[in-house]
Amino acid sequence: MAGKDRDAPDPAPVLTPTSFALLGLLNLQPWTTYELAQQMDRTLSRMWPRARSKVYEEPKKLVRHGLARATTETVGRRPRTVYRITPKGRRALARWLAQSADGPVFESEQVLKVFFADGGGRLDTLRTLHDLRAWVHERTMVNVEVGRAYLDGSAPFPSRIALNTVVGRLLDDLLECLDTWADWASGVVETWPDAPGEAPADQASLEATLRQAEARAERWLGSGSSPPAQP
Amino acid sequence: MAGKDRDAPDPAPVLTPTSFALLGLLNLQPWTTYELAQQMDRTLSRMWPRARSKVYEEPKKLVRHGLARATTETVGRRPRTVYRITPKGRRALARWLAQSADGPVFESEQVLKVFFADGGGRLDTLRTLHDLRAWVHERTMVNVEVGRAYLDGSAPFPSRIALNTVVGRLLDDLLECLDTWADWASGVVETWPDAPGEAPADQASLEATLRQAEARAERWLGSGSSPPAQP
DNA sequence: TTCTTCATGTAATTAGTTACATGATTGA
DNA sequence: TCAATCATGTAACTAATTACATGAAGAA
Repeated sequence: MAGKDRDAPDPAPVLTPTSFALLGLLNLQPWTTYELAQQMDRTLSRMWPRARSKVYEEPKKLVRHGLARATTETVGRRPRTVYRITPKGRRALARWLAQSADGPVFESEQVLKVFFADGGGRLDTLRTLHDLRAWVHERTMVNVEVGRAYLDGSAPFPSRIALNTVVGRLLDDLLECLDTWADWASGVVETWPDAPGEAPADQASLEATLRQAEARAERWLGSGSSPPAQP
Repeated sequence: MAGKDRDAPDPAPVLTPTSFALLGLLNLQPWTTYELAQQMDRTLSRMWPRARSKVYEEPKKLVRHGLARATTETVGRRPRTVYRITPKGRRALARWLAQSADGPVFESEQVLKVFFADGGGRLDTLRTLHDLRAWVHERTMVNVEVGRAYLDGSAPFPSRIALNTVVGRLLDDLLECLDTWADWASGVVETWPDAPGEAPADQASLEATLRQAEARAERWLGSGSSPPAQP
């Protein structure tokens, strides 16, 4: 009941993961809000997608908490704000990183439509799967560009290459997973009758999925499933 | 500017994908709100996660639009509501299924923390990866149970087995993807110095990811990337 | 008979998005 | 010099979550 806001005694709205996402960016360097918005699109949106306008709210919160400082420059007659992290901000970031976090969220209206495919026709489902692959392809093209930029050294933040390699691997694996599935699913759906509600069971696929899940469960239990060593 | 609400002339708040998610459930059978809530947890939450309370709002919208009917029973002195889809509702569902939808959303505070690992220590990152695997394992256990129930015929909605097999495959593949990645990433991070900001580049991994993305792009272009046949 | 869990909702709050507005810069 | 795009924000709205409240049923 008490002890909930030890480090933010009284002021300002509470800090959310979105706040820390911005704080994490500020930990790299000072940014203008516009630059922050670009980083949101290019990087954060892949693992923590939020609307651009957050870029104008969250840093204000950070300032109220003393985790960042805002300095105002001008471009012509317009003011522009540059944010930089404070030492207190770095400490808060470190504390956040030490806390545990919620599990991932996956949401997809397209997959939802496949799930309810029996309310429509077979072609609807095929088109939905096609759209999904097209979407994956768009993202893939970006990944290819970014990857090449890192390899030829033209990418910004060369010092973050190790981190980006690790996270980038996951993001591309997820795309690969979606693409492979959508391709496979299209093949399956093509064999279906026109009303997906009457599609025949595919016992073999079901068994294959179950085996995959069982094997994964064993891997985890077998590996001890113990947390990393405590100091 | 006009023609935006052809089929819902004037009343009631606009239908969102969440409304159609519920409508999709109603297309299977009539449900009480409590049963709908259970279905949300068990199935929808994997591809369209929403809070329980939506189950009490969205069906009301559907009724106002004439897509569902509510009948009131009583349990003791308490009223209970049962919702059923109407013919108009089925048509609306079919129309929704024929429309295109947004791409998937992936969001993960844990991955965000790995991305900003250089703000903390190596052990923080390892613990985060461990937590992710633990989360995956929980979900995996559910998948195993559900898969077994389908195979031994004890699962509800045996007629939906084909659909569930297809969608279930994706959901399990995503878990597999996360688990495999987190396991690999743990191995990588273990070789890092205590300050993840100074981790060395891993050129080989970067190249491998790039090759995967390039191969995927070619597969898509090579396969014609054409939409399914139009009537 | 009391405690716990199942069941059924409503209300308050908030996180997030969409829409709007407008100055600066660039290039045709 | 005009249009398009880059840049910088604010305000209104709403989808969604959290907290609350309480009756019914079953178990101890």
